[in-house]
Amino acid sequence: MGFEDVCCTGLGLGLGRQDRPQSRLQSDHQEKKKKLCLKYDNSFPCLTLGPSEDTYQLAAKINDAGKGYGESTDLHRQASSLSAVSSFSNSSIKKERDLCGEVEVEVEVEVEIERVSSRASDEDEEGNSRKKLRLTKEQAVILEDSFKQHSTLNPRQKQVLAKQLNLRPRQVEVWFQNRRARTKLKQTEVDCELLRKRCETLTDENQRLQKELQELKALKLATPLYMQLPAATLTMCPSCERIGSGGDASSKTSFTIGAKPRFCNPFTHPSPAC
DNA sequence: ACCGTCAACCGGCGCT
DNA sequence: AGCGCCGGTTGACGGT
Repeated sequence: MGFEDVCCTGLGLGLGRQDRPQSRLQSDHQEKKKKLCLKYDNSFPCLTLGPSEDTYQLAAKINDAGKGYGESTDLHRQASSLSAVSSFSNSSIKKERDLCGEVEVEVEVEVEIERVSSRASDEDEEGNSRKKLRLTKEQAVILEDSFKQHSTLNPRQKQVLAKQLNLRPRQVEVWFQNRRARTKLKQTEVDCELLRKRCETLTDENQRLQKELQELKALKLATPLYMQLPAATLTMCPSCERIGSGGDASSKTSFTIGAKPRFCNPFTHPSPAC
């Protein structure tokens, strides 16, 4: 019995993988990505610091001035340390609108800013490179703290956190999704390790019992007939210390080999031989 | 060059 | 239909 045996039980941890028609999926994926990149090739990092109103004014300034790349770098300097390099994705506007009521208005403002401004990053002219965002330490700490309090977010919490971190709500949402996935993966690894250890223990136990069985079989061959009776068949009367087969009153012998073993509680029912 | 990490994305599923 | 979440995947990036 090995680890595989255990893993084939109902205790599976779901570590297998599903095969999917990769090629079709892949091309589909690439196609959609292309479209997205073309559509949002003017998106830029969200560099807001203060309330969205201020943000809007800043964006309006930029818009009015008709400035592009260089200006956004200046804006970058005005931003808080948290805002540094936080938004490079090309996510859709629809997904930005993941909030309701007045919140949605604020989000739309941010999207608007993304549209009117150029990027202050090393994206190429077509804007179709996917830049890797690294959250700052401060952002990560705040997100972790928040995750410790609640592993899921309601729209309001998401919005508040996004504002606090100067990220887009979608980014906060994605971070929480990925964080939950990481937690789950870690837990799966822990479970797998526990299962492996349990398997080892059971294997050892099995070997020990097999060995014991062999010894008992060997002993059986080397002992007289009466000693070969199953242990439950023979009882010792505590008062007379004679071996009896259990409750057969007609029996005159001190022990019998009964066809059916009977169980006798020597403490409540003394043997008939007494 | 290779590998691990992680933000971002997509499709699917369940819920309302 | 819209939304949120999940599993799987991609691609950028940093470390070796």
